[in-house]
Amino acid sequence: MLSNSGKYALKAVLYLADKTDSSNKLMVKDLYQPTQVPKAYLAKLLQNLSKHNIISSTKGPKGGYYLTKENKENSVYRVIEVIDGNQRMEACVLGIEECNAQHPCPLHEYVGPSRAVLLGTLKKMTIGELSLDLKKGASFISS
Amino acid sequence: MLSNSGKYALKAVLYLADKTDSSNKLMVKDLYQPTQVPKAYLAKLLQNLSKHNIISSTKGPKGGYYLTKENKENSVYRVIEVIDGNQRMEACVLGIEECNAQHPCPLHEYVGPSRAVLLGTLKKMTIGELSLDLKKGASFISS
DNA sequence: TCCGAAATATGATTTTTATCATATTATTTT
DNA sequence: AAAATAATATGATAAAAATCATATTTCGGA
Ligand code: FES
Ligand code: FES
Repeated sequence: MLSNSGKYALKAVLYLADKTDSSNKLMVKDLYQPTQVPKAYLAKLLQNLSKHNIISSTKGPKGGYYLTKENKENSVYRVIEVIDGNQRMEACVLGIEECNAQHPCPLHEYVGPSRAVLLGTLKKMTIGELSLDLKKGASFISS
Repeated sequence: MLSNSGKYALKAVLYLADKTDSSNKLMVKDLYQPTQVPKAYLAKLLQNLSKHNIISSTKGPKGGYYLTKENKENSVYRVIEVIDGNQRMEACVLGIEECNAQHPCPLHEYVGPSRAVLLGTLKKMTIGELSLDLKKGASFISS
């Protein structure tokens, strides 16, 4: 459904949302084990997320990655969009160019509605909100 | 959402469902243009689908690919399963090992239900049923 | 001001997916 | 039986995704 990069990015962002803020940062070496993401690959992903203002960072000693209040207000979908692009989840299921009621593929009317609900959820829910369950211990990001 | 292979396979199978039966077959060269799939790649996909009894075939002159009544009773999901495997759509959205209510990732309870509806639809609907809209001209498989 | 810590930029390698090409086998027609 | 046709098997190449590695920049502390 999501690419590995997408899954990794979401896990990392949610973990950061749970554990960090402007005065509590985490470094790559603190993140790759709990999120189960290859260290060097995670580093690259975090750089990309940082560049797109999904997460925040400061260099040097006492530096690291963290999520500001504003970062936590990004939608879950925004993370996916930055990493996987918007076509992966939103384009026609069968890959035809025009995806609309006037020119539907055979699946359009059947998968369209439930997919819209799914995407609607991801677009409405913020990273901050979603991380609350994690804090409560009601959900997990590793096996 | 689906791999290119998955999209290609579904388009080809639906096209065959619309146009063929035991006495009306189509060859690769008749299929690659309407489905918009690279010819040699389509050939390989059809072989794979044939091996998995998703489609039927006969060699030699007057041969080609076609769908029997039984073939048309396969679910849409079955095609996806054969090509993309079942993990792509069914595994945990974040990729954690156990995906269940006892060990949920943060997204489990939010995307689970709508995803289940989506997959349920794909599993219930047969290729034959879905191809009817195509025959009516109510849906399309190419731009 | 200098040293070390950490992100950043960049690029190389590996693996997977997608694509292309060809030789072989089976079947129909002549 | 031979010839032509179409799927099948197999493998080669190309492109994309995932992974690994390293040099550079920025910042805090001694
Ligand atoms: S046309 Fe295929 S999903 Fe909309
Ligand atoms: S645990 Fe992630 S979707 Fe079920």
